[in-house]
Amino acid sequence: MVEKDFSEQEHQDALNHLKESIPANEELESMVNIFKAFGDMTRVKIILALSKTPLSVGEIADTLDMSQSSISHQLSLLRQLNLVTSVRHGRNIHYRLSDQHIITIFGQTKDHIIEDEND
Amino acid sequence: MVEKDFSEQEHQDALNHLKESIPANEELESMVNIFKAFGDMTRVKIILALSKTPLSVGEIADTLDMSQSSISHQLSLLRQLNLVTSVRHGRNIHYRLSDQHIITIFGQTKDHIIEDEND
DNA sequence: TGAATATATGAGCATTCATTCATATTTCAT
DNA sequence: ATGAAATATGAATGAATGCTCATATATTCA
Repeated sequence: MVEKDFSEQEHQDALNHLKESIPANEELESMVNIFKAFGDMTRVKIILALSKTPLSVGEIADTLDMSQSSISHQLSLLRQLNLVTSVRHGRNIHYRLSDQHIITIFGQTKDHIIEDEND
Repeated sequence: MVEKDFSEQEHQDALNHLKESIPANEELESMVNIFKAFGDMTRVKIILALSKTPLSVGEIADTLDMSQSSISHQLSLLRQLNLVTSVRHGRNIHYRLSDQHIITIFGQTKDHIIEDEND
């Protein structure tokens, strides 16, 4: 790589400090894990459903036409990431979004896509 | 599932319209694909690097201590999702973030994590 | 034109991941 | 206490995914 092509001092400066400016894995991991959680259709739908109202596991399974087990596994993952919280009510367990922030992030991402389409 | 536990009219209403309120797969797919892209350490680092300055493939590979091939594959994916754009300059190809929006989304997600830690 | 450099690409491989199936656990009702 | 209902969990499996290796393509330079 020869790479003297930008030929601007500005770019050289940026390059010099670039490596140090990238956070270490440990620092990025929690963010990456949250995006990983958002990168699955089932989990996105669970989150969208919970954004309307708190729901029991069975209600989510019904709504999404998926097995109880599958939903439960996914909720367990979302719970580990603190994206949802759960409270037992008798035989049911009510899940809710831990933070409306999440929906904002979905919105921002939708916006990015919209921008794309106007090309 | 008996589920008369919430016992609020409000929740019943929400439940009734819930299924229709969840967008279909086709509508969610592009968002899910973008999150999938963000759900990988290498791609996140590429994006963070590009947020500082446009870079050639080789410069990215150097910065992240990864193979040219691996970076090229990932850039190809990011390009398909319109997350980055590329322009050839002689032998090099300069990649840049297609939209600063992306960094805003990263920031929002970081914020979500910060909130978590204050529990 | 031919060698060198930068990037892209396809196949192969190992790992990760989402779902299913079977079963365990918890709680309620009788 | 016992059976039924709601949820959780572990193992197994097939699909998706990220990296590597080898090689193809494009561009510059001598």
